[in-house]
Amino acid sequence: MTESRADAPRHETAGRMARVLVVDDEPQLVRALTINLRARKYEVDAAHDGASALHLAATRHPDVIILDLGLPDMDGVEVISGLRGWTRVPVIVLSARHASDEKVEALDAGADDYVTKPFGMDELLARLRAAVRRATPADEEDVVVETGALTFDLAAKKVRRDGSDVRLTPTEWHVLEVLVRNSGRLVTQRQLLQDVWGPSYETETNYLRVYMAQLRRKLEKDPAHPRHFITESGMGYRFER
Amino acid sequence: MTESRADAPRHETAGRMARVLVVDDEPQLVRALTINLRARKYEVDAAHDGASALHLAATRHPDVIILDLGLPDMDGVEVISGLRGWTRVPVIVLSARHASDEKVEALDAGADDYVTKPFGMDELLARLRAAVRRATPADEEDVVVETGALTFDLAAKKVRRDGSDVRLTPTEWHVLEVLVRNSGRLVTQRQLLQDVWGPSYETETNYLRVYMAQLRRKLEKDPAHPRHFITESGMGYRFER
DNA sequence: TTGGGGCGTCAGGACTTCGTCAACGGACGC
DNA sequence: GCGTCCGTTGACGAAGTCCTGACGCCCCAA
Repeated sequence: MTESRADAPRHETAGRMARVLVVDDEPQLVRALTINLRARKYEVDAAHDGASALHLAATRHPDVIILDLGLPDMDGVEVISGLRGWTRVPVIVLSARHASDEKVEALDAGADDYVTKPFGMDELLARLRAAVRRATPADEEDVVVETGALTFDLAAKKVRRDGSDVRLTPTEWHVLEVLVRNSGRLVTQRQLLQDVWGPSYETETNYLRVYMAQLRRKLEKDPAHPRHFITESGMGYRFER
Repeated sequence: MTESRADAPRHETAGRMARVLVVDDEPQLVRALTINLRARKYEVDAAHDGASALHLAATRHPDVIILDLGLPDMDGVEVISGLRGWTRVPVIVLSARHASDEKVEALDAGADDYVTKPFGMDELLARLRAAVRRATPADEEDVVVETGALTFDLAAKKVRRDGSDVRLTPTEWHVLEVLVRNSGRLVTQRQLLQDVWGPSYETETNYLRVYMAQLRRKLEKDPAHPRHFITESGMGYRFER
């Protein structure tokens, strides 16, 4: 009965199933969660300490993070702060402590939800769905952006140029996506580097030069004089439709 | 101790304090919540049944709703569904029922959080802050300032003059931004130098002369007789729209 | 009238940032 | 084990930006 509605609501992001990062130092709990989540078609990554949690968050870009507060290497609130410096990904805190002030601390540090152990798997999954749903922008339809010759389908991860598909590498796509989602707005080099490569790459501006060049070569009519992928020297880049 | 951090994080939306709609049929609880919330500078509306809750949600546009599931006139989940048809306002559910399936039901109906009675006021307030914080970026402050021929979009870092984009260098932007954010007010040379170049450049007034000239050349119709970028001799500069 | 302070303008050189290319090495499939 | 694809580096000239000093104007006070 409690099981029946487990897969009822959508819990996907932009077409694919949501990716979950599970952070806990108890292997058994991680295992149980992983099995349950995979059974519901989530993609699951797991970390057993704070350091690898932050690293995985940066490299894998999960759609939601389940975070145990009792980690061996760092305080759970520190992990939250470390995440909130550069991302707003939903964080659901797990903790054995019922103490009110710990809840308050975690929530004010930027956590989105707080579940005390032992918890019901159904409830956790429901809270997970709620977190993913919240984080998914309402404009799910609005993911097709068009310019004269270019068409981006952000949901399907497809780019067409003059009617034929263009192949992009994962990183190229990621850069493109950030720019297109901020269509018309200036995106700072910092934000691009953080969004695509993670917070520790903030200064690797040559990555951007390489990938902007590749995007222009694949998408611009005259790559040397770009019309859509504009450089704002010293500040960042801008996608102009 | 648990009280001390109550007003620490911001819980405002676009400058004003957040508006909360409290929905519960127990007058005592409504009263207690109202007092606590008002003490923390929230604006509070209260409803004691589902029908008036829906009505108040529509007319008062709260930033967050605290909703008791045990209402006299309708099921709590129906209220959530009624809301979700047209708004994504965060809903925090209160309930005396600990049953897991009820939580799942409410969350899947579109609730954002679920707190069981009896609850700690600190915890509820923390969850409230989390909900407001999450929802805030939706109305990303679109700082657009317009004068006759000029349009500044501070968020997108875009300037248009007579309909066509104007390119500014990073420093030019920085100067412009300080002036425009203080639209109509005099900005002293000192403040400009400090904001743009840093505290150790307070006396380099010739920087200002150079950059004001460049801004005028790019933005004024008659740079020699500026209309918007006004010099207040001996004091500073002023942007007049 | 004269001198000086504050301001606007201009242009060149130092410096930073950008675009481009080529090469390396790991991951993956065949 | 071999080729391919992809991400990462480093190097270089080109382009863009910033600072600086010089000069002239205007206004006001001496």
